Amino acid sequence: MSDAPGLRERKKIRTRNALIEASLRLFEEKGYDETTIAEIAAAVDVSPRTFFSYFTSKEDVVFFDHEMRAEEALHVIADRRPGESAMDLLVRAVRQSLDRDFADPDRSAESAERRTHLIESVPSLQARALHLLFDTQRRLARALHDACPDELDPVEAATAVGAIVGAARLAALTSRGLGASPPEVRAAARKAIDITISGLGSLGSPDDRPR
Amino acid sequence: MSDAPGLRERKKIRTRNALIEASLRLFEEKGYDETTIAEIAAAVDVSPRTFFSYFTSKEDVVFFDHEMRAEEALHVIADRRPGESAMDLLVRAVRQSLDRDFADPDRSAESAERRTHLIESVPSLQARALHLLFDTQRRLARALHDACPDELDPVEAATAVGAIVGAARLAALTSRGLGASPPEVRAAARKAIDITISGLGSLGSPDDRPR
DNA sequence: TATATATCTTCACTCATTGCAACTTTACAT
DNA sequence: ATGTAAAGTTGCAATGAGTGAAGATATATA
Repeated sequence: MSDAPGLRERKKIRTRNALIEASLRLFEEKGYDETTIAEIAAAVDVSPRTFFSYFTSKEDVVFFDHEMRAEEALHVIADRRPGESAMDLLVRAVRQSLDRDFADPDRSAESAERRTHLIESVPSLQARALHLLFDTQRRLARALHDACPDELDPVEAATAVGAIVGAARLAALTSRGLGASPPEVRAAARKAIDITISGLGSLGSPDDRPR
Repeated sequence: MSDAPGLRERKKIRTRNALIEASLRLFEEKGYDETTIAEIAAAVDVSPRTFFSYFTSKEDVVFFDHEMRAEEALHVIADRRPGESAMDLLVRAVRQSLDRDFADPDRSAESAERRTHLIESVPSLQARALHLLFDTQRRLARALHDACPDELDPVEAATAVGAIVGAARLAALTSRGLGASPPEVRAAARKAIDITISGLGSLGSPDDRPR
């Protein structure tokens, strides 16, 4: 699992990281649209053409860790705990992913914030983010059905994933838009998940009218 | 609200419609990526530059009716019926929008199918569709909160909209992906809405295991 | 009809993205 | 160590989306 990375591999990783860092730095310094691929390449001292052998598009650099994150969530689903219900499993997977968002082991909380802001403020990045998340939802739904074939048919699995992720996403975004702090945003997302599990019908009812 | 359209207005509408029809026709005949703005413009006999005074991007033509559809849904929310609960209102709005999808008064069912397929098969169109839908969800959530300020706070409204729309969308897509007919897809979306209202917790339980 | 105004067109330009062929570097077997 | 294959880079040329600005045209209006 880790014999000899090899010079070629190491160089590739270094270049990739350099491209990511230069891109994100430039996007923040001068703005996404104002930054050209040529500038990014120049900052890393590679040819513009090379950029496209690492990333398929300018947008993609921003989501460099997406595939890894998606796979983590899929692994949670695949490693269903004995006796765990499909919904508990799904909630565990989404919660873990959410926790990552708010406490990324690699990057600082500030850089995560900045990246979120970047994505939210650039339409094409927002569209790309939604597209990636959408694809992930499909994969999650399939994985969930595969993990619990006797509990959920494919469409039910899709319903569950769509509802949970959809609720958490819009709740988080709205919360953030209202000026909430990261921990508050996270709490809003968690609450959204809980509400969705227990049923939206419970909303507007007696319970939570504290605010 | 309808005194004299005026020649200028009529011409504009005609040009717009011609651009839409030519675009959709060409996209299907030769494929989206293979069709250029120049070709579309030539087919309608306007300058390529003019295309961009009607649509902000090549993708946008495909969603020519989106804003209208979004406003219809928002109107439903704004016209809350006396005594209607927030959730009933939301469900009514989403159901109506869904019905439009499967029985568009203007276009034929086949052309609707073809457009759906076009969007699903072209990544950039899919991303655009998701982005538009996302924006609509935000507007719906705000409208819902405005319509029922005593029943839902903004984040709860977002949770509800995100869950319902998210569930319906992924369920419909999955159903369609499984080869379901349009009526079946519609049924899947409706069921997803019902499940989400009553709570995902009810999934995988005793009830619906007919398939 | 004359004038103001909304549209359309032309032209020039930037930039993302891609295909291709030549070139350089790393890996590897002898 | 040396030669060759494989992988990765680069330069070059093109395509096509999207934009800004100035001038030409058509429509509306007094």
